[in-house]
Amino acid sequence: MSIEDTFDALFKALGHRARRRILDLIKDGPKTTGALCEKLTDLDRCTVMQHLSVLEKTGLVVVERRGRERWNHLDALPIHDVQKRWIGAYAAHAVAVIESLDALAETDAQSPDITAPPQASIAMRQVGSRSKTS
Amino acid sequence: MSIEDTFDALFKALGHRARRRILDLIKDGPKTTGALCEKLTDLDRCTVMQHLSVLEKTGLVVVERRGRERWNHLDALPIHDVQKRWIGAYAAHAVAVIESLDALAETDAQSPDITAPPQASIAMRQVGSRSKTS
DNA sequence: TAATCATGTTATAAAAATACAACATGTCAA
DNA sequence: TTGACATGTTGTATTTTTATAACATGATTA
Repeated sequence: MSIEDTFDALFKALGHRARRRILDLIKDGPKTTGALCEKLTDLDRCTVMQHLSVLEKTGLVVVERRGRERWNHLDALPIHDVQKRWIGAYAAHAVAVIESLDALAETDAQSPDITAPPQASIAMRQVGSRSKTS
Repeated sequence: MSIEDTFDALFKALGHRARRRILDLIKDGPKTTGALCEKLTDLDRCTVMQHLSVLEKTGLVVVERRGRERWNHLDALPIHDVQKRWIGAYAAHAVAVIESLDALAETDAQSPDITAPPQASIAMRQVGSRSKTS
C-alpha cells in the first residue's frame, strides 16, 4: 500500500462525522463497542461496527479483545503523520498568504497587470469575504 | 451548513489523491483548467473538472474567470482551520502518548490490572510495531 | 464572421460507501 | 450446561462518488 493510499484512507476515515465522534469518545481512554453504541444512539450497532472497522483499517483504532468484550483504543499517531506530511505544509501556506497580504496592505494599491496570472487580487478577495461557497 | 458538515466536506475533499494532486499543482500559483488537465494525463478532462468543483465547494479552490479561461487558485485557509480545530488536538494527543510512554519506559514493568481498561499495554504495542494493518 | 479553443452542462454507467437486517459465534454466570 | 450477553459475519438496499460521453456556450483570432 502506497503512502498515497494511506492518506486516502486516513482522510476518508476522518471524512465522516460518526467516525470523528467515535474518535472523540475514545480520546480519553478506550471503550467497548457496546459502550460506544450507547453513546451513538442515532446509529445502528452494525453501522457503528462498520465505522469501527474502517477506523481499524486505517490504524486510528487499535482493538484489544478481553473475553467477550472488544476494547477500542485510539491511536492518534496516523493523524500526527498526516499533520506532519500534509496538513502542516498547507496550514503554513495559508499563514504565509495571510502574512504576505499584511505586507501588501502596507504597500497597498498597485497597477493591475492583466498579462500575468493574478494572485494578489484573489487573495485580497479571500480575506475580504472568508465565507464559504454554498 | 454546520461546522461538522464543513469538516465532512473538507476531509472528503482531501480524501482523493487526484484532488490532493490538484492542490499541489496550484500551491505555488494559480493554473487554468487546461493546464491542470495537461498535467493529469491519467484523468479525463470532465473528471478533472468534477474534482475541481468538489474543491471549489469546500472553498479550497477559488475560481477566477479571465475571458474564456478559468484560473484555479488555492485557498489553504480551510485547511488551516482543520489544522487548528481538529488535527492539532489529535496530533498533540499522539505526542502526549509518546511522551507518557517515554516516562513509562523509565518506570518500566508494572503489575497488570485486569479490572481496569488497559491503556499502557496497547500503547506499548503501538510503539513496538508502528506498522499499519493490511 | 467563421473556425477554433477553453470551458461548461447534462446524462449515465460503474464503483464505493453507508445503513441496516438476519443470523452466527464465543464468553460468562447462574 | 444453559441462557443471556457482547460481539462478529453475511447479505442487501440505498445513496454517494467517480469517470466518462455527448453536447453546449462564450471568447479569440485568422
